[in-house]
Amino acid sequence: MALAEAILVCLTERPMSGYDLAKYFDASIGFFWRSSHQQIYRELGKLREKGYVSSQEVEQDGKPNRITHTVTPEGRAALYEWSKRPSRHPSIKDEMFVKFYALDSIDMEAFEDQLTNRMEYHKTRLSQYLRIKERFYDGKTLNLNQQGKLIALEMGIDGERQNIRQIEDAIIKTGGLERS
Amino acid sequence: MALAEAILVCLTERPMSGYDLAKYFDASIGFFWRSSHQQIYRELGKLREKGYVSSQEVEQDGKPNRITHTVTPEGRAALYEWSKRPSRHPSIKDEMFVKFYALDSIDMEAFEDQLTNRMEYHKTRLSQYLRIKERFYDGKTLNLNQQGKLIALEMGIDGERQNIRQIEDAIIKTGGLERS
DNA sequence: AAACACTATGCAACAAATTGCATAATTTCA
DNA sequence: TGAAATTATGCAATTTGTTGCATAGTGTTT
Repeated sequence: MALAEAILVCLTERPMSGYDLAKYFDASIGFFWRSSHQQIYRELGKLREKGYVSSQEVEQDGKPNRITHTVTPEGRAALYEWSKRPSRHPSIKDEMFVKFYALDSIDMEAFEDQLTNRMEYHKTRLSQYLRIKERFYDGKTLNLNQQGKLIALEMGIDGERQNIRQIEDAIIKTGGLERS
Repeated sequence: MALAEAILVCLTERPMSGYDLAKYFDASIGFFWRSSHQQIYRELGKLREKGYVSSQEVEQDGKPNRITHTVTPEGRAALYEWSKRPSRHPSIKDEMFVKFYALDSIDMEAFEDQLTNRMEYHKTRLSQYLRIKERFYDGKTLNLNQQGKLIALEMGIDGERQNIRQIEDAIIKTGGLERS
């Protein structure tokens, strides 16, 4: 259950509201641990119950009030304990590969469209990563935290480049099969 | 919900029992869609209810009876319809990356052990894939179905090689940070 | 002879994730 | 001026995934 920890990691950086967290997930840590706002709000409730975060309501004029959440010392301790426990291997679930396992039972034309779509997705990802790298990391002096994030980001960049190459390849191979 | 479809894909190849499926998942399609035997048995029940598979009890001497499952024409049709619907992008959940996001809040020594462990995991995967390729695909004449699987397998091989390189790299970079 | 691994199936409880909905105000675009 | 997007929060229902357990016979190892 690393959603709780992913949230704690974000809040270690600065206190945030559920809404902030949801956006931060969409643009940053969520590249490696996807989560919806509903899940985040629910998890925040659990973290508050456990005493790992404390919540403060902030009055706002006009907009609805926001509730910001701060990591408590107990939360920090829990995060440190979690960091010592072995990381689970990532769970892999990819429909696309399942379809590769059944080329003789599927609609190949439709599948090739899906491959193209998947390549677009990886290209979008890659350019997001590159933009983030350029904006926040290139030519800057980085502290330990930032260096860690940069390592993750560079792995992401590398990974996406490979994904793009792989799918290009797969499209060519798959196209060849149809005509045989 | 591609577990149902992953099961149908397997059963398209040949009728299998839940136990067979669980083993097949562990050694083959599960590389891209992991699932436990409990989940498989539950899903088989649902597929039977929907009429996508039919089940036959087979008497065995000594061993407990096995129940083999066969895809029905409705099941095949459902699989074909599913293949036309867009594939979801893979859901990414990787604790390791979350830890990279918090290098200043974690136990770095423990984390480096985890990285080493992760590299072993990818090396094991790679050698599994290579063994499968050698045994079932190299130097063989392949039909469409097998060619699809080979494409998936080769993507897996490529991916694991990259993973190994990436983590090697990350270990070096992370080690460097500690001493600064 | 006892312990363990393998074949074979599945329930029950729980945790996590997804989907759909709901509210309510403000800003921005057409 | 009306519609749509954004900010902000969250409940409820359902599905999916995990963990622990239970049963029961056979074969293999110590």
